[in-house]
Amino acid sequence: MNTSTTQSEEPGTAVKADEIEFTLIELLFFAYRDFTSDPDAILSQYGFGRAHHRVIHFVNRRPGLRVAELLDVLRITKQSLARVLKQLIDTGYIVQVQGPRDRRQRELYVTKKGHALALALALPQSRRIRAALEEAGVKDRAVIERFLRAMVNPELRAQVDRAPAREGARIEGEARE
Amino acid sequence: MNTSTTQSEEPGTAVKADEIEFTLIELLFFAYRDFTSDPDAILSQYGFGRAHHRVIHFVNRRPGLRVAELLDVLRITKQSLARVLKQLIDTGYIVQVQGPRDRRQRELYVTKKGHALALALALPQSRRIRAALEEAGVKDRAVIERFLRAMVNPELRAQVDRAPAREGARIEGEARE
DNA sequence: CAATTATGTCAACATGGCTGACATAATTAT
DNA sequence: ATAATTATGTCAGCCATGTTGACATAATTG
Repeated sequence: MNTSTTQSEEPGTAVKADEIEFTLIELLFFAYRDFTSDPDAILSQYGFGRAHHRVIHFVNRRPGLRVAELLDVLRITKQSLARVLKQLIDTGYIVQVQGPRDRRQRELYVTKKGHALALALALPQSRRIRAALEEAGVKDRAVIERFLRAMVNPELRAQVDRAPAREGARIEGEARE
Repeated sequence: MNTSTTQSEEPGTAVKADEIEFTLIELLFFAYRDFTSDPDAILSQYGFGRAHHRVIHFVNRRPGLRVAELLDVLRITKQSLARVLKQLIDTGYIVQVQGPRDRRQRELYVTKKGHALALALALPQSRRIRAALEEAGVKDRAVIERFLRAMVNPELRAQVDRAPAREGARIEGEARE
């Protein structure tokens, strides 16, 4: 543990407050707080919460995602996931398909309805990001992307990179199973 | 509500998936997920959670912050705050001082112990940010700051700007009251 | 003196995390 | 072939942290 210090006492030994990136720490907090507030308002109209948002987002973005992979991405337990996933399946936003190679696996897909919800939730977030890029006069958006990617634990960056190049497959409510 | 569409159907009317900033949306999710994981590990050793972290962070950064202001920043109810704030006061990380002008108000200060904890929690986050800036080759860190600030709701940006220029006052466990 | 304000507190409830235990079906290893 | 492992599901209960509503107190303001 770190025995911290202020300017006046035990100089040199420990963390000094002015060496800490407080500004960026707080900016991340505030930016994320408001970034998540947009979809929250929409979700409550559906009787869903933030947990549903995360699930439907990643299933939409990574069609055919398996349950174990989703757990890795969300960093929650299967029992936590089960609750919200069941609701999303029961209400027709997500469907499960038996894995073609390994029939124990369940591939997850959004339905048309689920796709529409995922887009509706992403839209205000997307608008906020665009407006911020413009307002901040970001000429090279790649800088932002590189910075945020570098904030992710190196061993978990494969998850970031696994996103589809284009919009992936989607299963209609009626199709397959 | 937004009737969303894919490439093939009802063109022009609605949101197209490839117009959405999915990459940055996900990067924000992943970056924030790992950004908060560092302090979480430390907090659990103290029997505290993320809610305690937020309180002790803002009280450390804005010495003399009043309860109502803290509620505005955290966007939670006073009943939610009361639980964690009481614990932090009872365990000697935060003290309350009666407002000098208005004696109904309670100014919040970290104790020496609270200051040390706030720094210990901020340290890994600060390291992560520095490493990310370097790894991403960010030459002008102001770009990142401007972007994140622009992500905050305009009417709430005063909260962002209210941070102290230097390290603010702190009250020792014994002093005042 | 009345109304308003800042704060605290009690009670009840919801969401979304967690652990532990156990069940099933399918795959893989011996 | 059978045993072990794996992917998933499910039951039950607990915890942290958010919510609403109601009410209390003290201090300030009109």
